[in-house]
Amino acid sequence: MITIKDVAREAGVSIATVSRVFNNVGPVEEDTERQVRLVARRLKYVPNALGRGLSTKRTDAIGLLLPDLFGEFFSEVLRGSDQTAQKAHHHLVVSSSHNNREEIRAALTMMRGRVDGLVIMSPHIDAETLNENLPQSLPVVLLNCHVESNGFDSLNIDNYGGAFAMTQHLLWHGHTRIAIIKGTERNIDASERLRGWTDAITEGGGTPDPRFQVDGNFTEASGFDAAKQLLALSPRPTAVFACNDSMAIGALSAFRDEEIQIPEGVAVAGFDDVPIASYLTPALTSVQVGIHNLGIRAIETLLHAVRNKNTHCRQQIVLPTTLVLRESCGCTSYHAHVRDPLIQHIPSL
Amino acid sequence: MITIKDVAREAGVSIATVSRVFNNVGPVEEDTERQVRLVARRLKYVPNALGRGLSTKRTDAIGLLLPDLFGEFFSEVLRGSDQTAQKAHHHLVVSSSHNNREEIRAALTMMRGRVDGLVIMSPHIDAETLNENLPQSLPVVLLNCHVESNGFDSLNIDNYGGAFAMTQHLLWHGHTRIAIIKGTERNIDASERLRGWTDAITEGGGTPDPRFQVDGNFTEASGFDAAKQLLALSPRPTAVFACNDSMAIGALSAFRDEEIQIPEGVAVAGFDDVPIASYLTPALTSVQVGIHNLGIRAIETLLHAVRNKNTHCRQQIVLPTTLVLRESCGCTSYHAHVRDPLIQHIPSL
DNA sequence: AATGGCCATGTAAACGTTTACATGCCCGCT
DNA sequence: AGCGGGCATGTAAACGTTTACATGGCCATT
Repeated sequence: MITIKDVAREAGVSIATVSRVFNNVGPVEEDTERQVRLVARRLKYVPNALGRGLSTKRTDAIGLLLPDLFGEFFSEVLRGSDQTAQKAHHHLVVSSSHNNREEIRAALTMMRGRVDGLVIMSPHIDAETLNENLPQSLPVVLLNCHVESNGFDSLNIDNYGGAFAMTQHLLWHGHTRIAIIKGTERNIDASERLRGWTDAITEGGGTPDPRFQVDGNFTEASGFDAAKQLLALSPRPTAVFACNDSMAIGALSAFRDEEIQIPEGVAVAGFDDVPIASYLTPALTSVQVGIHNLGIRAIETLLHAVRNKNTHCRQQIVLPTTLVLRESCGCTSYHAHVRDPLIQHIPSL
Repeated sequence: MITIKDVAREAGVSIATVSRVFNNVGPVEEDTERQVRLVARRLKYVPNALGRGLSTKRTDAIGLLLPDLFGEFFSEVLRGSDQTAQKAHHHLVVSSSHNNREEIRAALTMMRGRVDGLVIMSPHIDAETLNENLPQSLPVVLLNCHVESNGFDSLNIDNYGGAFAMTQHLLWHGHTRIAIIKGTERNIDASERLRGWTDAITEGGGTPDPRFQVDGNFTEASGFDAAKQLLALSPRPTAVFACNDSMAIGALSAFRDEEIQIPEGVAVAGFDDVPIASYLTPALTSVQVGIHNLGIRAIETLLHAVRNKNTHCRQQIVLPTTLVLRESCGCTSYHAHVRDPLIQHIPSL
């Protein structure tokens, strides 16, 4: 391995001078600089990130803790994050599958020292665990976490508003028996969406029927199973609101399996508006949250905190959602990519 | 920040002893160990990864270079990788969007020193660029790269065999006008799949019609556009082989848009067998490559190289593919998740 | 000509670990 | 009693940087 010492020796200067050249800091004679760069290129010298990090206490890396990596949702978050991090010349250290407090604790610990900041997306995290396992000085941005403390920057989707508006839209279509495929139990996104559905039903003069609330876990398979369960009911629901698009896709598959027309036999709506939603058959009506943008915003917020050494003013942001009305809810004569889908903005809380 | 020195001082021992305790190495009195651990817990000491890395020349991190992060393909690779890396107590440093040689060069450089090894997935990489920009000692696994050198471990999908078999299957269905939606230009996966299609057509006694070869770039949007182009032809193709599932999904959407029945009006097949393929309407026939498994294998291979300090015997592996026959090709009476899809194994080259 | 100041560069400490080697103690053997 | 050996622990160098401070040369000012 070629180190700064090799370059210094070969170029006939001290290591300090080489360092100055590579960091564009301090005064250095033009000739000297040229010579150093020449030697460095010849030796293929690359400054060692660990040595640098140890000295500067910066790693130029950002940690991203995700609960999972399944499906388009996380892949989109990641895409936005990577794009933004890269623009700021930062690396992304990704870690997923942290589904209980102990795993999260371990992950937080492992990240210590390797990253300048942390974006945490975890339905199971709480302020105590965070404070216990992270130094106060480490910038943190919480993504879709339910942490009551305002000591952290946080980014949340307007789950309640989106679910409320979507259910209201289904009511507007004339549906009276609207089922919901719930998300993972004890997940904050899931429960907020359920609350939106419940309130919309109630406000519409109906009563939320327990039999119309079936369990799911955000996967296609669970959506498939849930839809099958709903079909066994009598009377059947005339509309189904799935708490995310994956489950909606699973449900669509189940309905097709039973040769039920959509939206005639049953209307379907999802949540997230993943990129493929518009390409499905029928095109899926969904609540758009701008997932890609979520990743971008998270990293931007974190970088701001890093630059200010975590002494900045914390912000809790709730991102507004948008209804994207396509075929599956019964908003007819929509042609993919030929006309724009009907869109209805939902004001943030 | 709490360092090993703080723990040593507080526990009344030397830093060497603390280090020994935390690395389970060398002899240390039971009482001493207990005392050290107690103090460490009280002070919430976590060994600094940079210091450790500098000393041991290991980072316990693995770099993953991806061309992109769009869609389920990469998300599945990542999922498999993360899972395997985590099991081996390694971190994953992800970097994407490297679409030309210069960007790759920069990414390789940035990774230097931060990772113990590199998984590189890039259609644009060549042996020269790799050798130029990486120290010989750094383990590398090439994923779906077209590098003729056998100086690297590599994992490749049997693109040719899969495409050949799928085209043959479409021929078996009686189709004579089989179009192909090509992948990104100059992409090795894309060209190998095209070659498979071409050879199968030729071997079936037909002639590959240039008008039936339309451009695509592996995105849903390009598949949509390509399908629209195919519909403008006369006579139209009776079957379409899309070089990946995303484009197949785009094509399905375009056909639905024109109210063409699938598979009656036109049969469709994809490549990759992404998780949602089985949930689509109609369920998508595809070439299964076990994407998740690809990520697992890549990391396993890399870890093996790391453990052997890169002195191991290099392997070039071509992973066999499997035909998964569902509705979209005309293999009828398939019901999602009720029966297993028809499956046909394709021997590796 | 002596002085002061600036500029280019060098020196060395610091960052937080690991680890080869040194130290000193205790025990058992002769 | 003297000695060797093993065991627990300490000491210090090394890893590759950055950076505060020191140094020395040169130029302009008095």
